[in-house]
Amino acid sequence: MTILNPLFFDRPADRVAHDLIGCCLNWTRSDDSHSRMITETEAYIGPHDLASHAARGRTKRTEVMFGEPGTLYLYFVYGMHWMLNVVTGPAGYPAAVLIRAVQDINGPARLTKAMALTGSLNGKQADEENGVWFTDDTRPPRTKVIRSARIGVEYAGPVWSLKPLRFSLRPAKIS
DNA sequence: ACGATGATGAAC
DNA sequence: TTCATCATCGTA
Repeated sequence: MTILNPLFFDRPADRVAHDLIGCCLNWTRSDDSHSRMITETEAYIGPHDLASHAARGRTKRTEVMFGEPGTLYLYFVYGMHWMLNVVTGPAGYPAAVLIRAVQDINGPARLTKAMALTGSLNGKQADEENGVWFTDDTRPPRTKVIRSARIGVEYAGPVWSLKPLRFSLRPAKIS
């Protein structure tokens, strides 16, 4: 098991989003370390992606999306929820992957709540020192990654809201 | 189906 | 400075 470094994230967001399924999200919270398999992600693939914050251009909020691959992008929505994203490459190109769910924690807002994450790590690298990092792992056998439309992005119009940029783990059938 | 709840960005 | 909108969730 190896720690995913910026090189892993220095690829198109949809490839990274796909490959993160089955990998582990790790975090430390008050001396306790946690590790859970990632089960659902979404790719926001560039400035032409009308569902991406980066479609509005470089603003104070989207600034970190233009940063180094492997940078954490945390933002606040709906007046109460934090979303956890990782910036993908290349540097200077605004794209990111939203971590929507890990094993036993479904939903991007519930995830950040469980991790006790807020905006303090926005713009920081995903590594052990910062307390949030990713590790390589392998998907359980008899499972596969399925693609579907992203959630909550209808404002982007039919073309972009329907693109299959949501990746999730389909569990093995219980026989 | 909808309200909570505040940051964001665009219009004025 | 106002305003609609929002990468959601819990309750109904």
